[in-house]
Amino acid sequence: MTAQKATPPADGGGRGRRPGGRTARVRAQVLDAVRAELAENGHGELTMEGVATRAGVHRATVYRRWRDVGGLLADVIDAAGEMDWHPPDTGSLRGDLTALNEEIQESLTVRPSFAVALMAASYHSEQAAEAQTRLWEDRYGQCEAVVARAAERGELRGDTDARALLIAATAPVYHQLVLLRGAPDPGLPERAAGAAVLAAAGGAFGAEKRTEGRQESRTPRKNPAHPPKGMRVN
Amino acid sequence: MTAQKATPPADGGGRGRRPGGRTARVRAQVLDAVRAELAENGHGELTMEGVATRAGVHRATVYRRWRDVGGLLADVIDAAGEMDWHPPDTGSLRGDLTALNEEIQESLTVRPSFAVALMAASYHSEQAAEAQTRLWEDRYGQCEAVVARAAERGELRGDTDARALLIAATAPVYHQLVLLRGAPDPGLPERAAGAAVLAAAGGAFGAEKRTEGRQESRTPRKNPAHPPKGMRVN
DNA sequence: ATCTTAACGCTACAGTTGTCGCACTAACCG
DNA sequence: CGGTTAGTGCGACAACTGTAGCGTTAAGAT
Repeated sequence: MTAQKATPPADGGGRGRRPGGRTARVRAQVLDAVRAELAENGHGELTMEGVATRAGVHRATVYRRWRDVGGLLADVIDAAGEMDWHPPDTGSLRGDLTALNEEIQESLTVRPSFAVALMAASYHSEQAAEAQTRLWEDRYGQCEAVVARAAERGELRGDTDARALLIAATAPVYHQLVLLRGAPDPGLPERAAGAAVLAAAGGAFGAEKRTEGRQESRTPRKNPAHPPKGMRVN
Repeated sequence: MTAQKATPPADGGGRGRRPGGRTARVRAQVLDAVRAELAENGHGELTMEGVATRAGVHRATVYRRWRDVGGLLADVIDAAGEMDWHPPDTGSLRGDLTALNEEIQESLTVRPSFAVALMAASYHSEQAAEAQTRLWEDRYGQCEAVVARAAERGELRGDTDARALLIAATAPVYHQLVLLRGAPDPGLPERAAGAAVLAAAGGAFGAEKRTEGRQESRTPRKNPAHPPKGMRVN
Protein backbone atom coordinates (compact mmCIF):
# COMPACT_ATOMS: atom_id res chain seq x y z
CA MET A 1 0.00 0.00 0.00
CA THR A 2 2.99 2.24 -0.30
CA ALA A 3 1.89 3.49 -3.69
CA GLN A 4 4.67 5.51 -5.18
CA LYS A 5 3.29 5.58 -8.67
CA ALA A 6 1.26 8.73 -8.30
CA THR A 7 2.21 11.88 -10.08
CA PRO A 8 4.88 13.74 -8.16
CA PRO A 9 3.19 16.82 -6.77
CA ALA A 10 4.33 20.39 -6.74
CA ASP A 11 6.74 20.10 -9.56
CA GLY A 12 7.59 23.09 -11.69
CA GLY A 13 8.78 21.89 -15.06
CA GLY A 14 8.63 18.43 -16.49
CA ARG A 15 11.93 18.63 -18.29
CA GLY A 16 15.05 17.28 -16.66
CA ARG A 17 13.36 15.53 -13.75
CA ARG A 18 14.78 12.82 -11.56
CA PRO A 19 12.07 10.75 -9.93
CA GLY A 20 13.99 7.61 -9.08
CA GLY A 21 15.96 6.35 -6.12
CA ARG A 22 16.12 8.78 -3.28
CA THR A 23 13.29 10.99 -4.48
CA ALA A 24 10.89 8.09 -4.60
CA ARG A 25 12.07 6.89 -1.23
CA VAL A 26 11.50 10.29 0.33
CA ARG A 27 8.04 10.45 -1.13
CA ALA A 28 7.15 7.04 0.22
CA GLN A 29 8.49 7.95 3.65
CA VAL A 30 6.53 11.19 3.73
CA LEU A 31 3.27 9.68 2.56
CA ASP A 32 3.62 6.87 5.06
CA ALA A 33 4.27 9.45 7.73
CA VAL A 34 1.14 11.32 6.74
CA ARG A 35 -0.94 8.17 6.99
CA ALA A 36 0.60 7.30 10.31
CA GLU A 37 -0.03 10.75 11.70
CA LEU A 38 -3.62 10.63 10.52
CA ALA A 39 -4.10 7.21 12.06
CA GLU A 40 -2.65 8.31 15.36
CA ASN A 41 -3.77 11.85 15.92
CA GLY A 42 -6.41 12.51 13.31
CA HIS A 43 -6.42 15.35 10.85
CA GLY A 44 -6.36 18.02 13.51
CA GLU A 45 -2.81 17.26 14.54
CA LEU A 46 -1.45 16.89 11.06
CA THR A 47 1.40 19.36 10.68
CA MET A 48 4.19 19.80 8.21
CA GLU A 49 6.84 19.61 10.87
CA GLY A 50 5.38 16.50 12.44
CA VAL A 51 5.26 14.74 9.10
CA ALA A 52 8.81 15.76 8.28
CA THR A 53 10.13 14.59 11.62
CA ARG A 54 8.34 11.27 11.46
CA ALA A 55 9.47 10.73 7.91
CA GLY A 56 13.05 11.45 8.90
CA VAL A 57 13.19 14.22 6.35
CA HIS A 58 13.96 17.88 6.66
CA ARG A 59 11.14 20.39 6.92
CA ALA A 60 12.24 22.34 3.91
CA THR A 61 11.98 19.24 1.73
CA VAL A 62 8.36 18.71 2.65
CA TYR A 63 7.58 22.37 2.07
CA ARG A 64 9.27 22.27 -1.30
CA ARG A 65 7.60 19.22 -2.78
CA TRP A 66 4.23 19.47 -1.10
CA ARG A 67 3.31 23.04 -0.62
CA ASP A 68 1.20 22.69 2.49
CA VAL A 69 -0.87 20.21 4.44
CA GLY A 70 -3.44 20.24 1.68
CA GLY A 71 -0.82 19.17 -0.80
CA LEU A 72 0.14 16.26 1.38
CA LEU A 73 -3.44 15.16 1.70
CA ALA A 74 -4.03 15.56 -2.00
CA ASP A 75 -1.15 13.23 -2.71
CA VAL A 76 -2.45 10.71 -0.21
CA ILE A 77 -5.89 10.90 -1.75
CA ASP A 78 -4.53 10.34 -5.22
CA ALA A 79 -2.56 7.39 -3.93
CA ALA A 80 -5.74 5.98 -2.45
CA GLY A 81 -7.45 6.41 -5.78
CA GLU A 82 -4.85 4.21 -7.38
CA MET A 83 -5.73 1.24 -5.25
CA ASP A 84 -8.02 -0.95 -7.23
CA TRP A 85 -11.41 -1.09 -5.64
CA HIS A 86 -14.56 -2.80 -6.79
CA PRO A 87 -18.14 -2.32 -5.72
CA PRO A 88 -19.87 -5.24 -4.06
CA ASP A 89 -21.66 -7.85 -6.15
CA THR A 90 -24.10 -9.80 -4.02
CA GLY A 91 -26.58 -10.72 -6.70
CA SER A 92 -29.26 -8.19 -5.89
CA LEU A 93 -29.44 -4.43 -6.10
CA ARG A 94 -30.57 -4.08 -2.57
CA GLY A 95 -27.82 -6.36 -1.37
CA ASP A 96 -25.19 -4.46 -3.31
CA LEU A 97 -26.30 -1.10 -2.03
CA THR A 98 -26.55 -2.38 1.51
CA ALA A 99 -23.06 -3.83 1.33
CA LEU A 100 -21.79 -0.60 -0.16
CA ASN A 101 -23.37 1.40 2.62
CA GLU A 102 -21.94 -0.88 5.25
CA GLU A 103 -18.52 -0.43 3.76
CA ILE A 104 -19.02 3.32 3.82
CA GLN A 105 -20.29 3.27 7.35
CA GLU A 106 -17.31 1.28 8.52
CA SER A 107 -14.84 3.57 6.82
CA LEU A 108 -16.48 6.53 8.51
CA THR A 109 -16.82 4.88 11.88
CA VAL A 110 -13.29 3.70 12.48
CA ARG A 111 -11.54 6.22 14.70
CA PRO A 112 -9.67 8.07 13.63
CA SER A 113 -11.24 7.90 10.24
CA PHE A 114 -9.15 8.30 7.16
CA ALA A 115 -12.12 9.30 5.10
CA VAL A 116 -13.25 11.97 7.50
CA ALA A 117 -9.75 13.35 7.70
CA LEU A 118 -9.60 13.66 3.94
CA MET A 119 -12.97 15.39 3.79
CA ALA A 120 -11.92 17.81 6.49
CA ALA A 121 -8.69 18.55 4.71
CA SER A 122 -10.49 19.18 1.46
CA TYR A 123 -12.06 22.24 3.05
CA HIS A 124 -8.73 23.90 3.59
CA SER A 125 -6.97 23.19 0.36
CA GLU A 126 -8.29 23.55 -3.11
CA GLN A 127 -5.73 21.02 -4.19
CA ALA A 128 -7.02 18.42 -1.76
CA ALA A 129 -10.57 19.27 -2.75
CA GLU A 130 -9.83 18.53 -6.37
CA ALA A 131 -8.20 15.25 -5.50
CA GLN A 132 -11.21 14.43 -3.37
CA THR A 133 -13.57 15.18 -6.25
CA ARG A 134 -11.57 12.92 -8.54
CA LEU A 135 -11.79 10.12 -6.04
CA TRP A 136 -15.55 10.53 -5.59
CA GLU A 137 -16.10 10.60 -9.32
CA ASP A 138 -14.03 7.48 -9.80
CA ARG A 139 -15.81 5.54 -7.09
CA TYR A 140 -19.32 6.53 -8.07
CA GLY A 141 -18.46 5.83 -11.67
CA GLN A 142 -17.48 2.31 -10.76
CA CYS A 143 -20.63 1.89 -8.72
CA GLU A 144 -22.72 2.54 -11.77
CA ALA A 145 -21.90 -1.02 -12.69
CA VAL A 146 -24.04 -2.09 -9.75
CA VAL A 147 -27.03 -0.32 -11.27
CA ALA A 148 -26.25 -1.68 -14.70
CA ARG A 149 -26.22 -5.23 -13.37
CA ALA A 150 -29.52 -4.65 -11.62
CA ALA A 151 -31.02 -3.37 -14.83
CA GLU A 152 -29.81 -6.45 -16.67
CA ARG A 153 -31.45 -8.63 -14.05
CA GLY A 154 -34.67 -6.76 -14.58
CA GLU A 155 -34.70 -5.24 -11.14
CA LEU A 156 -34.85 -1.73 -12.52
CA ARG A 157 -36.39 0.22 -15.30
CA GLY A 158 -33.99 0.77 -18.11
CA ASP A 159 -34.12 4.52 -17.90
CA THR A 160 -33.03 4.71 -14.28
CA ASP A 161 -30.51 7.44 -13.56
CA ALA A 162 -27.72 5.41 -12.02
CA ARG A 163 -25.95 8.30 -10.37
CA ALA A 164 -29.10 9.67 -8.79
CA LEU A 165 -29.98 6.27 -7.41
CA LEU A 166 -26.52 5.75 -5.98
CA ILE A 167 -26.50 9.12 -4.31
CA ALA A 168 -29.94 8.60 -2.85
CA ALA A 169 -28.81 5.28 -1.45
CA THR A 170 -25.52 6.38 0.05
CA ALA A 171 -26.10 10.02 0.99
CA PRO A 172 -27.99 9.29 4.21
CA VAL A 173 -25.06 7.33 5.59
CA TYR A 174 -22.62 10.12 4.90
CA HIS A 175 -25.06 12.68 6.16
CA GLN A 176 -25.67 10.88 9.41
CA LEU A 177 -22.02 10.21 10.18
CA VAL A 178 -20.15 13.08 8.61
CA LEU A 179 -22.40 16.09 8.90
CA LEU A 180 -24.79 15.20 11.71
CA ARG A 181 -22.03 13.36 13.57
CA GLY A 182 -24.54 10.93 14.89
CA ALA A 183 -23.74 7.56 16.35
CA PRO A 184 -23.44 4.81 13.76
CA ASP A 185 -26.75 3.01 13.32
CA PRO A 186 -26.31 -0.64 12.39
CA GLY A 187 -29.60 -0.63 10.55
CA LEU A 188 -29.03 2.51 8.56
CA PRO A 189 -27.10 1.01 5.65
CA GLU A 190 -29.90 -1.40 4.88
CA ARG A 191 -32.68 1.08 5.47
CA ALA A 192 -31.11 3.68 3.24
CA ALA A 193 -30.48 1.12 0.53
CA GLY A 194 -34.01 -0.19 0.82
CA ALA A 195 -35.51 3.26 0.60
CA ALA A 196 -33.53 4.04 -2.53
CA VAL A 197 -34.55 0.78 -4.15
CA LEU A 198 -38.18 1.45 -3.32
CA ALA A 199 -37.97 4.93 -4.77
CA ALA A 200 -36.32 3.56 -7.88
CA ALA A 201 -39.03 0.95 -8.26
CA GLY A 202 -41.53 3.78 -8.09
CA GLY A 203 -39.75 5.56 -10.88
CA ALA A 204 -38.24 8.33 -8.84
CA PHE A 205 -34.99 8.16 -10.77
CA GLY A 206 -36.47 7.66 -14.21
CA ALA A 207 -34.69 9.86 -16.69
CA GLU A 208 -37.92 10.83 -18.40
CA LYS A 209 -40.64 10.16 -15.91
CA ARG A 210 -40.07 13.14 -13.68
CA THR A 211 -42.68 15.90 -13.82
CA GLU A 212 -41.95 17.99 -16.82
CA GLY A 213 -38.39 18.59 -15.85
CA ARG A 214 -36.36 15.66 -17.10
CA GLN A 215 -33.51 18.00 -16.41
CA GLU A 216 -31.20 16.43 -18.95
CA SER A 217 -27.56 15.98 -18.25
CA ARG A 218 -27.52 16.39 -14.53
CA THR A 219 -23.81 15.96 -14.50
CA PRO A 220 -21.72 18.64 -16.14
CA ARG A 221 -19.16 16.18 -17.43
CA LYS A 222 -19.54 13.25 -19.75
CA ASN A 223 -16.36 11.31 -19.20
CA PRO A 224 -16.35 9.34 -15.97
CA ALA A 225 -13.28 7.74 -14.48
CA HIS A 226 -10.74 9.38 -16.68
CA PRO A 227 -9.32 12.48 -15.02
CA PRO A 228 -6.90 10.87 -12.53
CA LYS A 229 -3.97 10.69 -14.86
CA GLY A 230 -1.02 12.98 -15.21
CA MET A 231 -2.87 16.23 -14.84
CA ARG A 232 -1.52 18.08 -11.92
CA VAL A 233 1.09 20.76 -12.27
CA ASN A 234 0.40 22.39 -8.93
CA MET B 1 -29.43 39.26 13.42
CA THR B 2 -27.07 40.66 15.99
CA ALA B 3 -28.12 38.17 18.63
CA GLN B 4 -26.26 38.97 21.80
CA LYS B 5 -28.29 36.78 24.11
CA ALA B 6 -26.33 33.60 23.59
CA THR B 7 -24.30 32.00 26.31
CA PRO B 8 -21.08 33.90 26.84
CA PRO B 9 -18.35 31.52 25.79
CA ALA B 10 -15.13 30.62 27.52
CA ASP B 11 -16.11 31.72 30.97
CA GLY B 12 -14.63 30.18 34.09
CA GLY B 13 -17.01 30.78 36.97
CA GLY B 14 -20.59 31.81 36.70
CA ARG B 15 -20.83 33.93 39.84
CA GLY B 16 -19.73 37.51 39.75
CA ARG B 17 -20.10 38.02 36.04
CA ARG B 18 -20.67 41.22 34.19
CA PRO B 19 -22.34 40.64 30.84
CA GLY B 20 -23.82 44.07 30.20
CA GLY B 21 -22.68 47.22 28.47
CA ARG B 22 -19.22 47.03 27.08
CA THR B 23 -18.93 43.25 27.24
CA ALA B 24 -22.06 42.80 25.16
CA ARG B 25 -20.91 45.46 22.75
CA VAL B 26 -17.56 43.74 22.28
CA ARG B 27 -19.25 40.43 21.67
CA ALA B 28 -21.55 41.91 19.06
CA GLN B 29 -18.64 43.59 17.33
CA VAL B 30 -16.60 40.41 17.27
CA LEU B 31 -19.41 38.20 16.03
CA ASP B 32 -20.27 40.70 13.35
CA ALA B 33 -16.63 40.74 12.38
CA VAL B 34 -16.60 36.98 12.12
CA ARG B 35 -19.62 37.00 9.85
CA ALA B 36 -18.14 39.73 7.73
CA GLU B 37 -14.85 37.88 7.40
CA LEU B 38 -16.67 34.71 6.44
CA ALA B 39 -18.75 36.55 3.90
CA GLU B 40 -15.71 38.18 2.37
CA ASN B 41 -12.96 35.63 2.47
CA GLY B 42 -14.60 32.38 3.40
CA HIS B 43 -13.59 30.16 6.25
CA GLY B 44 -10.08 29.68 5.00
CA GLU B 45 -9.06 33.22 5.75
CA LEU B 46 -10.72 33.41 9.13
CA THR B 47 -8.05 34.30 11.67
CA MET B 48 -8.11 35.55 15.21
CA GLU B 49 -6.08 38.61 14.38
CA GLY B 50 -8.22 39.50 11.42
CA VAL B 51 -11.38 39.27 13.47
CA ALA B 52 -9.90 41.33 16.27
CA THR B 53 -8.72 44.04 13.93
CA ARG B 54 -12.00 44.25 12.08
CA ALA B 55 -13.93 44.29 15.32
CA GLY B 56 -11.76 47.12 16.62
CA VAL B 57 -10.83 45.00 19.60
CA HIS B 58 -7.50 43.85 20.88
CA ARG B 59 -6.20 40.40 20.00
CA ALA B 60 -5.83 39.32 23.59
CA THR B 61 -9.50 39.98 24.21
CA VAL B 62 -10.58 37.68 21.45
CA TYR B 63 -8.20 35.01 22.69
CA ARG B 64 -9.50 35.32 26.21
CA ARG B 65 -13.22 35.09 25.55
CA TRP B 66 -13.18 32.80 22.56
CA ARG B 67 -10.34 30.40 22.81
CA ASP B 68 -9.66 29.87 19.13
CA VAL B 69 -11.28 30.10 15.73
CA GLY B 70 -13.49 27.17 16.60
CA GLY B 71 -14.78 29.04 19.62
CA LEU B 72 -15.69 31.98 17.45
CA LEU B 73 -17.53 29.78 15.00
CA ALA B 74 -19.29 27.96 17.80
CA ASP B 75 -20.61 31.23 19.11
CA VAL B 76 -21.75 32.27 15.66
CA ILE B 77 -23.49 28.94 15.20
CA ASP B 78 -25.27 29.27 18.51
CA ALA B 79 -26.33 32.77 17.56
CA ALA B 80 -27.72 31.40 14.31
CA GLY B 81 -29.64 28.81 16.28
CA GLU B 82 -31.36 31.56 18.18
CA MET B 83 -32.94 33.03 15.10
CA ASP B 84 -36.44 31.71 14.85
CA TRP B 85 -36.83 29.56 11.82
CA HIS B 86 -39.78 27.56 10.63
CA PRO B 87 -39.97 24.76 8.10
CA PRO B 88 -42.02 25.38 4.99
CA ASP B 89 -45.73 24.64 4.96
CA THR B 90 -46.98 24.33 1.42
CA GLY B 91 -49.87 22.00 2.03
CA SER B 92 -48.29 18.79 0.81
CA LEU B 93 -45.43 16.66 2.05
CA ARG B 94 -43.72 16.67 -1.25
CA GLY B 95 -44.07 20.40 -1.55
CA ASP B 96 -42.69 20.95 1.93
CA LEU B 97 -39.69 18.73 1.37
CA THR B 98 -39.01 20.29 -1.99
CA ALA B 99 -39.16 23.77 -0.53
CA LEU B 100 -36.92 22.68 2.31
CA ASN B 101 -34.40 21.25 -0.11
CA GLU B 102 -34.46 24.37 -2.18
CA GLU B 103 -33.78 26.42 0.88
CA ILE B 104 -30.88 24.13 1.74
CA GLN B 105 -29.54 24.24 -1.76
CA GLU B 106 -29.60 28.00 -1.79
CA SER B 107 -27.83 28.27 1.53
CA LEU B 108 -25.13 25.98 0.25
CA THR B 109 -24.85 27.60 -3.14
CA VAL B 110 -24.37 31.22 -2.20
CA ARG B 111 -20.67 32.01 -2.34
CA PRO B 112 -19.13 32.21 0.04
CA SER B 113 -21.48 29.98 1.91
CA PHE B 114 -22.02 30.50 5.58
CA ALA B 115 -23.24 26.98 6.04
CA VAL B 116 -20.24 25.43 4.36
CA ALA B 117 -17.91 27.56 6.42
CA LEU B 118 -19.54 26.39 9.60
CA MET B 119 -19.30 22.75 8.54
CA ALA B 120 -15.67 23.16 7.67
CA ALA B 121 -14.98 24.80 10.99
CA SER B 122 -16.69 22.03 12.87
CA TYR B 123 -13.93 19.72 11.75
CA HIS B 124 -11.28 21.71 13.52
CA SER B 125 -12.92 22.45 16.80
CA GLU B 126 -14.82 20.15 19.06
CA GLN B 127 -16.59 23.18 20.41
CA ALA B 128 -17.82 24.21 16.98
CA ALA B 129 -18.77 20.62 16.24
CA GLU B 130 -20.99 20.48 19.30
CA ALA B 131 -22.65 23.74 18.39
CA GLN B 132 -23.17 22.41 14.91
CA THR B 133 -24.78 19.26 16.25
CA ARG B 134 -27.11 21.32 18.41
CA LEU B 135 -28.16 23.35 15.40
CA TRP B 136 -28.80 20.28 13.27
CA GLU B 137 -30.81 18.68 16.03
CA ASP B 138 -32.90 21.79 16.47
CA ARG B 139 -33.63 22.19 12.79
CA TYR B 140 -34.46 18.56 12.12
CA GLY B 141 -36.57 18.50 15.24
CA GLN B 142 -38.62 21.37 13.91
CA CYS B 143 -38.92 19.68 10.55
CA GLU B 144 -40.61 16.73 12.15
CA ALA B 145 -43.66 18.95 12.19
CA VAL B 146 -43.70 18.66 8.42
CA VAL B 147 -43.99 14.90 8.69
CA ALA B 148 -46.58 15.17 11.42
CA ARG B 149 -48.73 17.42 9.28
CA ALA B 150 -48.43 15.02 6.39
CA ALA B 151 -49.50 12.15 8.61
CA GLU B 152 -52.52 14.14 9.74
CA ARG B 153 -53.46 14.76 6.14
CA GLY B 154 -53.24 11.04 5.53
CA GLU B 155 -50.29 11.28 3.21
CA LEU B 156 -48.22 8.96 5.33
CA ARG B 157 -48.53 5.85 7.40
CA GLY B 158 -48.76 6.64 11.05
CA ASP B 159 -45.66 4.69 11.99
CA THR B 160 -43.34 6.58 9.65
CA ASP B 161 -39.99 7.43 11.19
CA ALA B 162 -39.96 11.18 10.71
CA ARG B 163 -36.25 11.64 11.17
CA ALA B 164 -35.35 8.90 8.72
CA LEU B 165 -37.67 10.35 6.12
CA LEU B 166 -36.28 13.84 6.56
CA ILE B 167 -32.72 12.65 6.27
CA ALA B 168 -33.48 10.61 3.19
CA ALA B 169 -35.07 13.64 1.60
CA THR B 170 -32.39 16.18 2.41
CA ALA B 171 -29.18 14.14 2.48
CA PRO B 172 -28.73 14.00 -1.29
CA VAL B 173 -28.67 17.78 -1.52
CA TYR B 174 -26.01 18.10 1.13
CA HIS B 175 -24.08 15.22 -0.34
CA GLN B 176 -24.07 16.67 -3.80
CA LEU B 177 -23.07 20.17 -2.78
CA VAL B 178 -20.96 19.71 0.33
CA LEU B 179 -19.13 16.45 -0.12
CA LEU B 180 -19.16 15.86 -3.86
CA ARG B 181 -18.81 19.59 -4.50
CA GLY B 182 -20.90 19.26 -7.60
CA ALA B 183 -22.59 22.09 -9.38
CA PRO B 184 -26.04 22.97 -8.02
CA ASP B 185 -28.75 21.11 -9.90
CA PRO B 186 -32.04 23.02 -10.06
CA GLY B 187 -33.98 19.80 -10.26
CA LEU B 188 -32.29 17.99 -7.42
CA PRO B 189 -34.38 19.40 -4.55
CA GLU B 190 -37.56 18.15 -6.10
CA ARG B 191 -36.16 14.83 -7.21
CA ALA B 192 -34.72 14.06 -3.80
CA ALA B 193 -37.94 15.04 -2.11
CA GLY B 194 -39.97 12.97 -4.53
CA ALA B 195 -37.79 9.93 -4.05
CA ALA B 196 -38.11 10.15 -0.29
CA VAL B 197 -41.87 10.50 -0.49
CA LEU B 198 -42.06 7.50 -2.79
CA ALA B 199 -39.94 5.45 -0.44
CA ALA B 200 -42.08 6.52 2.48
CA ALA B 201 -45.21 5.53 0.65
CA GLY B 202 -43.64 2.16 0.14
CA GLY B 203 -43.08 1.80 3.83
CA ALA B 204 -39.32 2.23 3.80
CA PHE B 205 -39.40 4.34 6.94
CA GLY B 206 -41.83 2.29 8.96
CA ALA B 207 -40.85 2.60 12.59
CA GLU B 208 -41.32 -1.07 13.38
CA LYS B 209 -39.42 -2.65 10.55
CA ARG B 210 -35.93 -2.21 12.00
CA THR B 211 -33.08 -4.66 11.42
CA GLU B 212 -34.73 -7.13 9.09
CA GLY B 213 -38.01 -6.26 7.59
CA ARG B 214 -40.23 -7.94 5.12
CA GLN B 215 -38.72 -6.91 1.87
CA GLU B 216 -40.95 -7.89 -0.95
CA SER B 217 -39.50 -5.10 -2.95
CA ARG B 218 -36.17 -6.55 -3.92
CA THR B 219 -37.99 -8.12 -6.81
CA PRO B 220 -39.40 -5.72 -9.36
CA ARG B 221 -42.78 -5.73 -7.65
CA LYS B 222 -44.35 -2.35 -7.71
CA ASN B 223 -46.87 -2.94 -4.96
CA PRO B 224 -45.94 -3.63 -1.36
CA ALA B 225 -47.73 -6.38 0.50
CA HIS B 226 -49.32 -3.91 2.85
CA PRO B 227 -50.93 -1.06 1.03
CA PRO B 228 -50.48 2.02 3.16
CA LYS B 229 -53.58 3.59 4.56
CA GLY B 230 -53.69 6.66 2.47
CA MET B 231 -50.93 6.96 -0.04
CA ARG B 232 -51.39 9.87 -2.28
CA VAL B 233 -48.12 11.11 -3.54
CA ASN B 234 -49.33 14.46 -4.68
C1' DA C 1 -21.51 59.27 44.49
C1' DT C 2 -18.33 55.72 45.71
C1' DC C 3 -16.36 51.16 45.86
C1' DT C 4 -15.19 46.68 44.01
C1' DT C 5 -13.52 44.04 40.46
C1' DA C 6 -14.78 41.89 35.87
C1' DA C 7 -13.32 42.73 31.52
C1' DC C 8 -10.47 45.17 28.31
C1' DG C 9 -6.10 47.39 26.27
C1' DC C 10 -1.35 47.26 25.96
C1' DT C 11 3.46 45.49 25.83
C1' DA C 12 6.66 42.03 25.96
C1' DC C 13 7.88 37.54 24.98
C1' DA C 14 8.33 32.47 23.80
C1' DG C 15 6.94 29.27 20.42
C1' DT C 16 5.73 28.07 15.82
C1' DT C 17 5.52 28.50 10.73
C1' DG C 18 7.21 29.16 6.33
C1' DT C 19 11.12 30.95 3.33
C1' DC C 20 15.75 31.56 1.51
C1' DG C 21 20.57 30.74 0.31
C1' DC C 22 24.14 27.62 0.20
C1' DA C 23 26.55 23.23 0.58
C1' DC C 24 26.22 18.57 -0.43
C1' DT C 25 24.50 14.05 -1.92
C1' DA C 26 23.32 11.01 -5.38
C1' DA C 27 20.33 10.14 -9.71
C1' DC C 28 20.78 10.06 -14.52
C1' DC C 29 23.64 10.41 -18.69
C1' DG C 30 27.40 9.53 -21.65
C1' DC D 1 34.00 5.85 -14.92
C1' DG D 2 33.54 10.74 -14.29
C1' DG D 3 30.23 15.05 -15.24
C1' DT D 4 26.01 17.45 -14.64
C1' DT D 5 22.46 18.93 -11.77
C1' DA D 6 17.87 17.67 -9.58
C1' DG D 7 16.85 17.05 -5.12
C1' DT D 8 17.99 17.10 -0.27
C1' DG D 9 20.04 18.67 4.25
C1' DC D 10 21.26 22.46 6.95
C1' DG D 11 21.04 26.76 9.41
C1' DA D 12 19.57 31.40 9.71
C1' DC D 13 15.79 34.40 9.62
C1' DA D 14 11.31 37.12 9.22
C1' DA D 15 6.57 36.66 10.04
C1' DC D 16 2.98 34.96 12.51
C1' DT D 17 0.61 32.87 16.68
C1' DG D 18 -0.65 32.46 21.27
C1' DT D 19 0.39 33.63 26.28
C1' DA D 20 1.42 36.33 30.50
C1' DG D 21 1.78 40.34 33.33
C1' DC D 22 0.06 44.67 34.48
C1' DG D 23 -2.27 49.01 34.24
C1' DT D 24 -6.78 51.02 32.94
C1' DT D 25 -11.69 51.29 32.16
C1' DA D 26 -16.28 50.79 33.34
C1' DA D 27 -20.28 47.52 34.90
C1' DG D 28 -22.82 46.41 38.81
C1' DA D 29 -23.70 46.99 43.74
C1' DT D 30 -24.24 49.83 47.82
